Amino acid sequence: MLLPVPTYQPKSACSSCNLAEICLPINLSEFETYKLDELSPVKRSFSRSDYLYRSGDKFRSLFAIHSGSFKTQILHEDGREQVTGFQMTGEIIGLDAISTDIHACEAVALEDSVVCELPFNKLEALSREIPTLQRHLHKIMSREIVRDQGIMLLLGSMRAEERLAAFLLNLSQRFAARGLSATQFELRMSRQEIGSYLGMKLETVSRAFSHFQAQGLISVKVRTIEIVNLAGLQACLNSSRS
Amino acid sequence: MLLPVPTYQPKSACSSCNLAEICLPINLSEFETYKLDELSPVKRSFSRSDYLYRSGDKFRSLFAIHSGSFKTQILHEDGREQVTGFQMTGEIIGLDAISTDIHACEAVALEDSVVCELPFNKLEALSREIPTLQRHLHKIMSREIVRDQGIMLLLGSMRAEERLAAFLLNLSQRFAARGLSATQFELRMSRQEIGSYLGMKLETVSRAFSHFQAQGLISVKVRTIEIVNLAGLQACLNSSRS
DNA sequence: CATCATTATTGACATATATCAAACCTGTTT
DNA sequence: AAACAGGTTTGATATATGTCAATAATGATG
Repeated sequence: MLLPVPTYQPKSACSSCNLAEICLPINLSEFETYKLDELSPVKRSFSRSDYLYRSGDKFRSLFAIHSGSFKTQILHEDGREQVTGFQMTGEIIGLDAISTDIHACEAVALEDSVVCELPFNKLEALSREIPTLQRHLHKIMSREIVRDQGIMLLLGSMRAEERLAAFLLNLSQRFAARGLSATQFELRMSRQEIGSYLGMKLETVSRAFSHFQAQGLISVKVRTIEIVNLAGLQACLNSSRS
Repeated sequence: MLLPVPTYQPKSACSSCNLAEICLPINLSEFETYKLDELSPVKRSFSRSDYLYRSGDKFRSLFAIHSGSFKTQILHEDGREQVTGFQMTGEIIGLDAISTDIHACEAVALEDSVVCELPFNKLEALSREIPTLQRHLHKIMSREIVRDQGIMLLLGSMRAEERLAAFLLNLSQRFAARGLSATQFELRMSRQEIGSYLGMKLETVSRAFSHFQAQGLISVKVRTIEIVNLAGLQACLNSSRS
């Protein structure tokens, strides 16, 4: 699989914000779980198109997506913007801001969403005390690096339809990891946003969808997608000539 | 500036491998510097085109480039490959492997080079004891994320000549940060490698070089580059229409 | 239900970049 | 010095994707 799929542990009962299970799914001793409460994360709700943070905001916290989904994007001076990712339940957002203490990109809710705010100072302090947590935090950051490099491969060496196939297969896997259908799902983002993420124009995205449908690989009804021929879609990826 | 320029502290005298100054340039107390010796990093030398590590290798250490330069690249099943970065003196390499304990990409020396091997277990243990080091490690990882996202912007929304201009300006800044000339330098990589990194074919890279030269922006003699009109080159970046 | 704004689809055409091929350097080996 | 190999430049042409424009869906609002 081209784009790495972040691990995700399905949540159990979630009283307040069940950190150990949802935000940071790792095995901890009872004592460590107790210590983790010191994070005392706050939950915050967002409506569609609300900003979780904006470019230039002071960095204080990472955010674990509790429900819903977000996009992150970079703005360039000359108005260009690039969607750098779509994040869904259980994924951590805001890692890029650690480097300068200022958010470099902005995060926008794609639907009504709830996030867990994780104050980074506390997270660092705790991860000095709990090696398992420390390692987990490092893995999360490293996984983001791997993900970004996967997108570099996609943007740098794949043609339009291959990119869209990779995108759909990645979404499929991530939905499946959350116990949802791997073959039928609702896109939360516009053609324009998909295009920005995949480095192509919205018309090209639309045409690629139509072509996949004509090939019998998927069924598209605007934002409702059904993958009809999973193997066929995967085959798109390996049919490179470059 | 589009592509972020990693901070770099020029080295002072370097007896063995002056960690605090070169690999991890941070301010530490005398005691902390002493503790840092526990890392007991080993230096290793590489010739041009030697592998520092290969895709699939077990991850044990990060590497700080002491002298020389490397490229990192991902290999895709179907033979495609994508250069994900060019690293030079003082930069840290191998962060992507933390996520799975297996190297996801491979690192190849572009010239004779020396690296400092930093055993990651020891680095983690030490960073639990030295908060400054912990924060520094987090910043290094976050900076890599920001860098990668800058490349996503470049690959996703810039045209060929803009990409090359951004690339040259980024190199220029990184050379300058090392006390070298910002306007005259030697490329360590081939047109092919530049093309892979920037998502374009080597012929397109070559044409873009020629065009810049014809515009009087740079002077190119194969791998020797002189930036004649820095402002003009920067102006290329802002002349988008997309 | 009608209207409006937004988003998506589709077509015709333009263009940036890839592809293929030849010639040209540059440094190395014999 | 000649021959060679790898890298680079340049030209002619092909093609994938962008651009512009019209139409069609979709969902929101009065």
